[in-house]
Amino acid sequence: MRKASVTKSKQPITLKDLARELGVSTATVSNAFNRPDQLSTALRRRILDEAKRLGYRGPDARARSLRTGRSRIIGVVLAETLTYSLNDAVSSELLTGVAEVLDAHGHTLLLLSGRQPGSSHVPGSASMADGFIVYGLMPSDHLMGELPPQSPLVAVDFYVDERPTVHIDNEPACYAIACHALRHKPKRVGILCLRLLAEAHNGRIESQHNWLDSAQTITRSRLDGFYRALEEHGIERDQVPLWNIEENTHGVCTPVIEEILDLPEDERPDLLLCMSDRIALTALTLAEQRGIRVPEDLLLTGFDGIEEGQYRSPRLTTVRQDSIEKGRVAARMILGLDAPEHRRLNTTLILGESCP
Amino acid sequence: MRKASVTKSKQPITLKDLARELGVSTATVSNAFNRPDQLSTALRRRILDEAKRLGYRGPDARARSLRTGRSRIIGVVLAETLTYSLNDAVSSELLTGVAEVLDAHGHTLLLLSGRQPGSSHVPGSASMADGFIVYGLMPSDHLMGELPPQSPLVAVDFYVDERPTVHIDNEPACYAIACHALRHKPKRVGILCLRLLAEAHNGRIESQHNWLDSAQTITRSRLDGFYRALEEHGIERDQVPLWNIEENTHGVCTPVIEEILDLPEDERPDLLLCMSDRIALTALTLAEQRGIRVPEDLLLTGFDGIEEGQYRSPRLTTVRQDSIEKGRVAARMILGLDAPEHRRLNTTLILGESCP
DNA sequence: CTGTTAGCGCTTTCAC
DNA sequence: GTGAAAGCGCTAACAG
Repeated sequence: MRKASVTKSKQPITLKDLARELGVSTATVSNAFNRPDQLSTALRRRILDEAKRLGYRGPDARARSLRTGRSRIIGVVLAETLTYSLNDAVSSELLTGVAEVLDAHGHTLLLLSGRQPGSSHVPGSASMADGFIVYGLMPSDHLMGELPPQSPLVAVDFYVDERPTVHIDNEPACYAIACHALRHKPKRVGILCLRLLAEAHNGRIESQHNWLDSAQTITRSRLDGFYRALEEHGIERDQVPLWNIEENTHGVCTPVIEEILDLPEDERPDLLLCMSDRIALTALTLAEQRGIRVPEDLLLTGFDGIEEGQYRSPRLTTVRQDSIEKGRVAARMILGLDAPEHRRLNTTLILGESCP
Repeated sequence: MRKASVTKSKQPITLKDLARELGVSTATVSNAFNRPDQLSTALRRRILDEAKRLGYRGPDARARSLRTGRSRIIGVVLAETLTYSLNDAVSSELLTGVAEVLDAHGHTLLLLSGRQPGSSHVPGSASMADGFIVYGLMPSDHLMGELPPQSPLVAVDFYVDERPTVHIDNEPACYAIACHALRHKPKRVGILCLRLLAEAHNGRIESQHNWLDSAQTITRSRLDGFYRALEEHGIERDQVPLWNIEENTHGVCTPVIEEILDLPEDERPDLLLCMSDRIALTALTLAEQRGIRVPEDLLLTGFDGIEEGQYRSPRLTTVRQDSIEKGRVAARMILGLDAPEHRRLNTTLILGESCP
């Protein structure tokens, strides 16, 4: 039963209403909004003007998406917790790059968290997205299984099946920075790894731990780069202690690094190769608090090249990766502007005072 | 014309297909997913099992949203640029809180940037959202006009029409921290404001500048709190120089603060009341670089209570606001879990060493 | 250039 | 407990 037209004032106006009001067909109104070449400029103007006058804000997004099968929404899955991802400079930059491109092409970004504390399900509304960009050190299979299998997907910083990927030259970059650091002829080298292990473990890596391989995590590639440099400098692997850090946050880094810095002076490393700037910066702060001088008593290198590491003194020696660009590339791929493929972006070495 | 069933293998399966396969009506299948009480447990099981077997992932989000008029998507409009918002600890916390609640209730978060460098239009797909949370110092009217007028909307940290709002006790909080600071009997007080002016201006505020009023920006309320404290301590407004900072980032703060710190020692303030921790932290870093001791030569207070200010030494004296909770409250309101109203959250004073 | 028409996949009365 | 049927608002053939 149709409501009397008296009551319709509160309902939002539809394309059909507008067509009736103007005495044209719905197709014409639709064309006025979607295919300007399909009707005369004059008619189009008239339709658009009338639409504005009546407060019609264009075709309803829900109906349009059902009809066309496309929503102009791209889902970005952050495999870590949102709390972490949003506070991390690197993920934030990635998102910035993604958003920039999506926005420029009339798309919007649906934020999906892969690891929300409470619920472990990707909400059904996620399937509204036309495609997904997945970012993280190592998203769970569980998570990947929740995404619509036939949607386009671009992985960033990890590999999944044969899907297109955006990543960086982790191994060569780490090789390069380690070579640089080793020219100082450090006596005791230590490596601070990020999520290198299959099991959750925060602290010194022992022989019983299981390493992920480089197909599973980029941090393994970083380690490989460090090792290659060490070997070329005549330092054997088993002389180099490794520590694992589970999450790239100040809070999680702190106890591990305290453990290292509080070693007796003749055991404490005088070079710490860190797999992230966050780790290196935490080390820097904790070292300063203990009166350990950087770089005189302790050489430090990071990875990422985040701003915070360059806006301080001493500045961090690190590898700069352009995460914004990573986001842009991923977005272009998912929108079909770039061919879907494996894309590897280059990094640059930044020489700060933490390891001159 | 219907395609022969041979070719349908690649098409995703629909609810109708599933119903046909099972020999039940579409209504029953729909009920199996949405209203378990409407059918026998056995039948429901059978339907759900068959769905899994055939790879049917539940009702299509687009169709469902058209039919029901709800998408289970909430738009979060960040009025600043995303680059800024995502890198800012305070906005990140807000998003975290929003996401937490949305996620727990099966909703997702559509990220909308109010101030993207290129395009100034909110994409049409934004209207897919069931409601909006708008956050920012002072979103443009233009931006607000682009949002669907009849959608629920919650404003955070600013006021718009009669819409429900989540905010904090800016004026009393600033009064309190200023009172604390003034017990040190500083000789020269300076105030570093954030976006206080109608015009874009980065630097010393002069008499010709136009201040926003407290209905327009929360930073004006912060200033009012500072002024109340100053007056109670017998310090007149025109003795207190004001500087404006346009964007709460290290890069934008730096030149303004350098200008202040490089004043002759007998003109340089010995207490800087800063409207954000970012500003205070930048001041701290720049002061250290110049050998200006904090708190001996310079007292500093911040606002926000971000982690970075507490994980260093000296720690910042500041006002802690719980932005995660702000996000949670906003999300609960927009989902209709809390009544839409004006909600004011309390803050706490944190005493660090930057102004003991 | 414009109009007619057939659904997109689903939910929801309302009968049975 | 279950099914038939009527659209939600729109777009894209296709015919004129």
